[in-house]
Amino acid sequence: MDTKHKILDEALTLFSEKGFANVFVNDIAERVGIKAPSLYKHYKSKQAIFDAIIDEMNHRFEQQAGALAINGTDPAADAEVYKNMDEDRLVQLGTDLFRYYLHDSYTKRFRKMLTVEQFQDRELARVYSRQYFDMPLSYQGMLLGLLVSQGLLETDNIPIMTLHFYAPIYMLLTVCDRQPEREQEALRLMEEHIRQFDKLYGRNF
Amino acid sequence: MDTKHKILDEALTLFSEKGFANVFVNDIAERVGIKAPSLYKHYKSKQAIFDAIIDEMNHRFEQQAGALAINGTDPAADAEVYKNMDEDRLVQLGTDLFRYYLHDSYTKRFRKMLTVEQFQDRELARVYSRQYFDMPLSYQGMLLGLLVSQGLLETDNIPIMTLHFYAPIYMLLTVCDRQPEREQEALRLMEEHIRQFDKLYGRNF
DNA sequence: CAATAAAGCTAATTCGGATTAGCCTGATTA
DNA sequence: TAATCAGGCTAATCCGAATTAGCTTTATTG
Repeated sequence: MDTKHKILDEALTLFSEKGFANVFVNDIAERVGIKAPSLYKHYKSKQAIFDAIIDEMNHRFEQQAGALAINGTDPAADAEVYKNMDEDRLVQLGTDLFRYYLHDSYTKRFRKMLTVEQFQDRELARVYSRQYFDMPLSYQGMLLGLLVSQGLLETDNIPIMTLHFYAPIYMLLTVCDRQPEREQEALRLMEEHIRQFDKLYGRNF
Repeated sequence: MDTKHKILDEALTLFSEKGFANVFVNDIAERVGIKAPSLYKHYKSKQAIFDAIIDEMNHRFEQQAGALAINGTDPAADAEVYKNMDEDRLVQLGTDLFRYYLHDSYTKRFRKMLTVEQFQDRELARVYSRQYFDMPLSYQGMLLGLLVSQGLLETDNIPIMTLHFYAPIYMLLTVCDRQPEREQEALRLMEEHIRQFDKLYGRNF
């Protein structure tokens, strides 16, 4: 009965590495430890497996709508954490965020699979943009907005400030997805990015 | 004799839309206006077509090593153009860059194809990173560096300043690749981004 | 002009991979 | 306990897509 879930898990791994079309039902079965025809006791087709993954992905996304930030559910509560924000804490926040995105197994596989399949289908494109563009900007915008209202940052354009915070993180993430060996380099740049961000937007009392 | 080239062209279009594995030799032939078996007079396999595209891509990349900026070949000459830089010109530079990337037919199709195939192969990953991360940062770094030395911008960390300039552009580009209907929105954000960039780094005499 | 090459076509051929058929076992349940 | 069901297996089947064979025609060229 756990087989059903294991199929999704192994399929996700394979799809994220090779893309849907390059994965054979056989590969999935092998990883699960059963024979290919047995898969059909659980899902009626390879496509159905893919669809089930997307459904589950959407489901998870709805829940932790803000896993994009450290604690997704309640920006006000998160802001609490940043009461005494300073540059080092901001760096910590950014690198934590980055590491979470980069290493969390589900997050990582979902993202890579969507990267590869995004042009197949309008809907997948929408999911990708929502997850890796709109939601992070929206949620991080709230957080940074709180820091502004607390007088820790200063700007007259919070959305663009948020873009300045997030876009480098996003870009470095895509680099690491494609070349994991560059993670150290990316982390260094991350830190420099945030320190500079703080210099640019921070009130620097 | 132009058929050989047309094959690459049509194949690139298809690969960028659907990915290598989802394109049938038949589709390519149809677009070229010949029958599938005739393709084999020009390339010995579907894979060989793909490889030829990558070769050509690399070739083009070497040439216009700096198509990433407005005029790739000579940053010093480019800098000439920006002698009397002001915010509006910087916006113009950025949006031109953005539009070029976004609409140039080859650039766009290469980029989308690489996006989709980047995880297939270490080499493709390297090509992608070089083309859309390292080279733009390097080249734009030179340009922005010139503006710094001319006293138009100010920073003690040019590479990070360059990251701040380019990362939002890159991210907005990926949004438009996946959802072309968001181009207007992206252009608005682009402009705001650059104006804010100029406020942050500009000397604002 | 004859020979050759280039480039197209139709008709196989091949082959791999998704799916189906049909059987078996062990648990559940009426 | 007999019937049903869940979930696995082996052995087909099916089918589509890449590639090959082999023919034809139209340049090229010695």
